[in-house]
Amino acid sequence: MVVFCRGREGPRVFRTLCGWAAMALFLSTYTNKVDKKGRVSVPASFRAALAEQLVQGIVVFCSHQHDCLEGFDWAKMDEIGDRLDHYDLFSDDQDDLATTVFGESVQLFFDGEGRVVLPADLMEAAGIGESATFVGLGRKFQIWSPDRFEERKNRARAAVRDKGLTVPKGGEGRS
Amino acid sequence: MVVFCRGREGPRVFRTLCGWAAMALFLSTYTNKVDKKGRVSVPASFRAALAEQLVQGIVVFCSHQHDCLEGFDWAKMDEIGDRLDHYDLFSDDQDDLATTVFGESVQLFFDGEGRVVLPADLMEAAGIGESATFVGLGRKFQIWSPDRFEERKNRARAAVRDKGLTVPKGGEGRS
DNA sequence: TGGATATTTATGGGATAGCATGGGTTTATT
DNA sequence: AATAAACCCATGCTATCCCATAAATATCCA
Repeated sequence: MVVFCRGREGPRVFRTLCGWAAMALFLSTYTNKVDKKGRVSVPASFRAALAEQLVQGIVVFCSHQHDCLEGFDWAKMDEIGDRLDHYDLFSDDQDDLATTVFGESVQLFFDGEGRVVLPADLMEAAGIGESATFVGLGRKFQIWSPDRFEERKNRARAAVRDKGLTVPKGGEGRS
Repeated sequence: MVVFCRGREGPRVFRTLCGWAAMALFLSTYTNKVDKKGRVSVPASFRAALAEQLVQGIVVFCSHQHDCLEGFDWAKMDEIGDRLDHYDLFSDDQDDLATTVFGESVQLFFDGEGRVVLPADLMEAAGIGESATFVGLGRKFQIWSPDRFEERKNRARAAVRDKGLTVPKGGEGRS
């Protein structure tokens, strides 16, 4: 990974800085290998979506709904920090939320090649072994064991079809 | 913004200068050993979050809701002072809070290796023995006995689920 | 347009620096 | 002088950096 902001940058770099950066959406799914050291390449398009936040890496924690990891960018995390800050400093709710949201998440930095190291405990929790599947979900993404994701995908697809789910208009549909 | 990832100092320096230092967020949990002298390494990422603080150290006091220690940086301590100011100046509540928060808090400085010495009475109050667990909670952090934190974590998780707690104001903390 | 050349991506492995940890020695404190 | 606190040095371990490769894309130029 190289982020050059000077010199004669080609169309690609430009697109990275302007085109994709504006969108900043995590799309499609990619399956990459996890080496002995626990390193995985974050899909290049995901990295592009992070654009200016590349240096801060990504924030990851264990999902409470699925057997997978949830990931998003640092800005999101910072925003959550601000919001929690508006609670009473020592309220129970604030504490409970902060403990689960912050206490259990990890900031992962990119190495020179655009990889991150998945902590062993998180890998285990998500059942990730030889390879990991990155699933783009717009503003966030998930990291799955390839097998488990296959099941998940089928179930999700079935649910959409059966219930006739659609994308809600405007605002934030549900939390 | 110029983002340079190459060169002698490498990403680490940049990360320290821009990434962490700019937005001090305490993340994840780390368990470190306490030696005979009462010294513990403060997690490196926590130290990085404090980086720009003039006073190189942390402020710690005994939590009055949990069996743990609460830790802050100096800036946060200032802010607590401000918040307490909004109480009636001579109210009992103000007095009580100020007494516990300020009267019982200790400032701990780092040694050359990034450790602090936990005062014996605080360790005892929090039930900390051989090792201590640092829990990042965004703008503040806590220090626990590893065992007790394990329970606490589960309880917090349950509370979030049962009460349906979410990050206030549209932030979809996780889901 | 098509083939040669350069980039980018994903991957692997060795070298190195940083972190957590332990122990000793000097410097305050009273 | 006695005790504790701060400082300095030494150590594994592991995370991080750096270099190298192959495959896939993109770019260039005749």
